Amino acid sequence: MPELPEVETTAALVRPHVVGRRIVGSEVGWVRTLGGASPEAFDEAVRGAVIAAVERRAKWILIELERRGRAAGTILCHLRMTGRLVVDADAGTQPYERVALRLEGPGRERSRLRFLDVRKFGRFRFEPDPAAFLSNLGPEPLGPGFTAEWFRAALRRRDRALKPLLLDQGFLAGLGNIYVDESLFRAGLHPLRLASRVPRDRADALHAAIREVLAAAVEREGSSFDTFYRTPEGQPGQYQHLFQVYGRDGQPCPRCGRAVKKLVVGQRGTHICTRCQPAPRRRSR
DNA sequence: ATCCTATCCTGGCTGC
DNA sequence: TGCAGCCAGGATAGGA
Repeated sequence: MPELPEVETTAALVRPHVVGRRIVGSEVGWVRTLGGASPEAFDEAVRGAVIAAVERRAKWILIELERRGRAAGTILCHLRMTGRLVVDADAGTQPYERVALRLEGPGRERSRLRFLDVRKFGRFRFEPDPAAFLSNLGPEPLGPGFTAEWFRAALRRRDRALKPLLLDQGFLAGLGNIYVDESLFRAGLHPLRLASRVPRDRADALHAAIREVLAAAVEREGSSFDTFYRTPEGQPGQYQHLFQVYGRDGQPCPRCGRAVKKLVVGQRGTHICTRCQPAPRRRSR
């Protein structure tokens, strides 16, 4: 589902179509997408503002607004499982459209930024103080704060299984189910291993694996393996061709040939090679 | 502090 | 073939 690479790709491809444009109106197809605001309050918060920038933090897309050259809040968009952003003509409604912004360019040309979301878990909300809203997130795995030293120390003081820890956005921001499974496989670590007991060299291997997997996936515009994730241009990502374990249960492990196994860890489908990722001792389930 | 469960949603798949 | 029921899954809330 949309994780860091898919969100990064979405932000990058939407950015050139919306930055510098003014929001001249909004339409709401599903109120809960706004995260608590009424359509009227949302419209009042965004109408007349100019989109100054489109950024990404964790799995959030930040649409930064300005009025008279001054920061005027941010629209925070979370794709969750099935959310998409597209920009097209200022007319009609797309299937599964939950919120739309009507835009006007410098030459008065019109367009529309639409948030589409089949399962309605996604969010498209206005926040006057985005920094406060995002303050509980862990470091960016591709950013300068995510060093091998930091990661080693952070793992050492957590008494928790690796997989749920890596999925915790307050620990590290941006990983989801797919890239956690891929990273753990590449580091040869079982998802139920306790973070505090991961040896130093394995911690470094995991640190490197996370960065390599995410960087390679960003380069390929994310992963598409069902009908949901597409780039804003409508193209599928390409990283799914490089999956080594995710969604490959029953198929041979690319490293040793044993069949990849699917288990459930923390209510999440989890894919491992039982030979390359040996189970921790004295830990059941 | 960590774990577990429920909740939110719908399309697509499974099994009878 | 038809259809009910189950499943996926990011984040969060509440209880143990």
